[in-house]
Amino acid sequence: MTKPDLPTQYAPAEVETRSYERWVAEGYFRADPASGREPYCIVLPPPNVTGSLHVGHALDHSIQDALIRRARMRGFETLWLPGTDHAGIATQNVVERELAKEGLTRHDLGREEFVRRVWQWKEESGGRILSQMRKLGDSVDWSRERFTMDPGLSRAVQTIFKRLFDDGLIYRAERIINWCPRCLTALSDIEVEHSDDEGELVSIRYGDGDNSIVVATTRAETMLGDTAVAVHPEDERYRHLVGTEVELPLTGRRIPIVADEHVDPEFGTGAVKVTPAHDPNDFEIGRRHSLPSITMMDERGVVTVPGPFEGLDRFAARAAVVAALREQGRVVAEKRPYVHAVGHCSRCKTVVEPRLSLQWFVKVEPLARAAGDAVRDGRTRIHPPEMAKRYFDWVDNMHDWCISRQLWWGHRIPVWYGPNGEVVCVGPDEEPPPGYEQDPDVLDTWFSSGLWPFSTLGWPDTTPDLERFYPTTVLVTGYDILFFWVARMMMFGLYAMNGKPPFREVALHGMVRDQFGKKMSKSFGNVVDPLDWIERYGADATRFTLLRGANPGADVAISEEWAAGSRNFCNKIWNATRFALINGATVPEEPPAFAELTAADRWILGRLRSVITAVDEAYEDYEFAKICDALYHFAWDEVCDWYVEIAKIQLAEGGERAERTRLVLGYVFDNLLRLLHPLVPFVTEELWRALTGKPSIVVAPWPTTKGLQEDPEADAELAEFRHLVTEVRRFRSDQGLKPGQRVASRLDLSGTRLAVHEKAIRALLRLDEPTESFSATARLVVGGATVEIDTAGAIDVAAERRRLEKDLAAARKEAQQAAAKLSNEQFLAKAPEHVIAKVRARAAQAEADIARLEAQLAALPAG
RNA sequence: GGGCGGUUAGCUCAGCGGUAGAGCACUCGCCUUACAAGCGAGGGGUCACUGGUUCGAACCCGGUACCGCCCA
Repeated sequence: MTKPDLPTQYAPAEVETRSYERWVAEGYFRADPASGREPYCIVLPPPNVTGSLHVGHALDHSIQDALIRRARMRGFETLWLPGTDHAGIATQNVVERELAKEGLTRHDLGREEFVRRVWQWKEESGGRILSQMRKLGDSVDWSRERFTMDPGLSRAVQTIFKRLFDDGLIYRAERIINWCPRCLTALSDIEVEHSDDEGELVSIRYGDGDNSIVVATTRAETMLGDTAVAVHPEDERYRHLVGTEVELPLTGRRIPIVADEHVDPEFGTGAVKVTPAHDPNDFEIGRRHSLPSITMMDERGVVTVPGPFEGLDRFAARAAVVAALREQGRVVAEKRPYVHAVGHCSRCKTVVEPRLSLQWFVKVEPLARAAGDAVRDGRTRIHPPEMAKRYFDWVDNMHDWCISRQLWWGHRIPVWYGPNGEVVCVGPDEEPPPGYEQDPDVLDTWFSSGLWPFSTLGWPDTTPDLERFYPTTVLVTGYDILFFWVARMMMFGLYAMNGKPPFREVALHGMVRDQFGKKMSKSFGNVVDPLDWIERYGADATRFTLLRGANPGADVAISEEWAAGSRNFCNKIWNATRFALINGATVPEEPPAFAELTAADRWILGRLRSVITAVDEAYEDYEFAKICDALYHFAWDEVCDWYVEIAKIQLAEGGERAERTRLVLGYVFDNLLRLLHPLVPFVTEELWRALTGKPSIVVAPWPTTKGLQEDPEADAELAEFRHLVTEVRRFRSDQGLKPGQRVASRLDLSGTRLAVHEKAIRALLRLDEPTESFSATARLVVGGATVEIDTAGAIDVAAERRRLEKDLAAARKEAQQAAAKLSNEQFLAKAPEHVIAKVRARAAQAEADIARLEAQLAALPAG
């Protein structure tokens, strides 16, 4: 009765804020590079500064927090470094939208003022996610929060750019790049999302009579920029046309027919139109055949070729061009809808337009090879290992990376142009020559987030943090950004840090889906807001629900019902610990001496030992679902359902038995709470403080198996105990005896190990001692135990018969299966001894059961 | 078109060579003094299909079908 102040229901909201603030104030999350402890470091994948916490973050963060909290408890010097990235396109879009409300564009403000406005927006509204992370319980080191546009990180960007430039790994070239006509910027390959869209496939006759050829296209409007038709050199159908010219309809221009190996003779008519300025393949064909490039639309996708189509948007132009061709009788075939892969801007979903333009590129080949090798030779390990294949496919076939963006928000490219075409790359602390103009473009956001694992630690300076925490221990992120981000950090990390990869391990998780495995989407209405769940079920329940489904690399399905289940679990822990507290549980340093304990005590301590081992092993492979299941099962099914119930009886005995039980309860709950803490930090903190009187579970040591032993005899005894109790409960249930109804019973436990447990068995089963008028109306045989019960009334013979017949059928099936095996000579000859022994034992047991059950059935009164 | 993964109870998933498991959902009975966010009992699966290897296959191998993801 020492701590009666805990309510009967856990109320998360009350404790969460209080605990989190105290943790931060106590400095538990601050890393000390001078501590001398072994380092354990995770850099948080920086969310967009425009973003707010969604359920994918919640999963990602729950995993990282669990890892970092456990490492902290294990005595590592932990650093979990938070921050945000400046999200070039997204952020610029947000601020431009705000300006639009005032009727302004960024051009009205000018570059300098616009950038100032973005910073202002960032200070006022950016980084909302950082405060939301506190609600989830993220134990990040706030004193080290970083932003990719910080002066320090900008310096890192400039430094690496200069190095790569000087090494010839950054170059400028005119190429076909992915262009977003809405964002008005270049995109890298992976910022383009492909989807199968309905379009049209139009076959058009170029030229006339004998001198004509039919090409098929999904982008008819680009014909205005055609400078050739290409066929395969071996294609008999067109061989006679190669080298001739045809007239390009609607333009009056004459274009050549060229032969090129890369044309697929099987596709369409086997002849393709060639638009070098608007298609990457055509660009290559154009290069091989020295064809001119005609840019036929502007940066907004509006046709610029003088004539009837000038000024039309690309889609309007498409329709108009097809109509005009149709009028001329040149449309040979039209397939509509024609489903084909179309690229979309990953930021705004606008259809991407391949566009010829002058851009900056990273020559990735040597960097990508090093990034692949680091995983190949095991310097970095990817979990789950299957995902490494995808990684190799990517880094081994990587195209040069377009890093320039026609935006104003971002790191400006540190290249300056002189009046006479001079080009200089300006490093940090260097000044451009007077009169030079800086390149107007900024760098891809991934260029700066690719430096995250070391720029955040102080690079290019050799800081104590960098020396201590690089390479970081593990990177946790979704498999969807393996290419976007992980590969880039690998490339830059290896390059900047002399071949040392940025992390020893990469732990990939999946996407969060709804309870039917469907992707969450606003239009589907199945999006879960983690903050809503935190409010209604608690941060712990939210985390536990996500972690419980998290297998390495696999998607996680969640639903409201499961969140409620997790909430219930937290509440279960709450009340079980409350029980321990009410009954004066005390926490010993060492587990109590086994010799003085009951079988139940030894059983639960042995189980604790194996759970600790199982949890530790599962952490090694980032198997959070296993960790959660092991603890859930141990806590609920073993500790609560059995040990606590037995403990009640042991406590009632008083004296030393009760004292020792308090120690076992204290020991078990202390360890259980510590094992659970990385997963559900808040409820465990509250309970652990109450249980131990110590300041915080955050800095408590991680459980070990020291002093614990498995006890097979106790396990067997408890299994027998549980079997007996369950069987009698089953009888009571079948007979319609109310759980609280006490009945008289005579127990014969002489054939079992359970004699010492008679009191507990009677208590659990509500069985009173037999009185003088005792008259058994039912007799149960469970293993070596016989339980006679006086149901003090008519027994439901039909129910009893059903139960016995069911058991008998099961026993017969069992006996038959075992007998079949044992009569198989091959089995006896080839199966291992222990398997045969097991089957023999099963057969014997089944035969005994059959005999017993038949006897019981025969003894049953008729009817 | 290329590659990878999946198909096990109503739903989501474990199990990956020796009697089919969990959570939730479902049925029945219970306010049994830690907890009704709970307790007790119960029902439910030719482990996608098809060949093969094996004394023995959900598990290993070959094929088929369907689903998903990545890349082109």
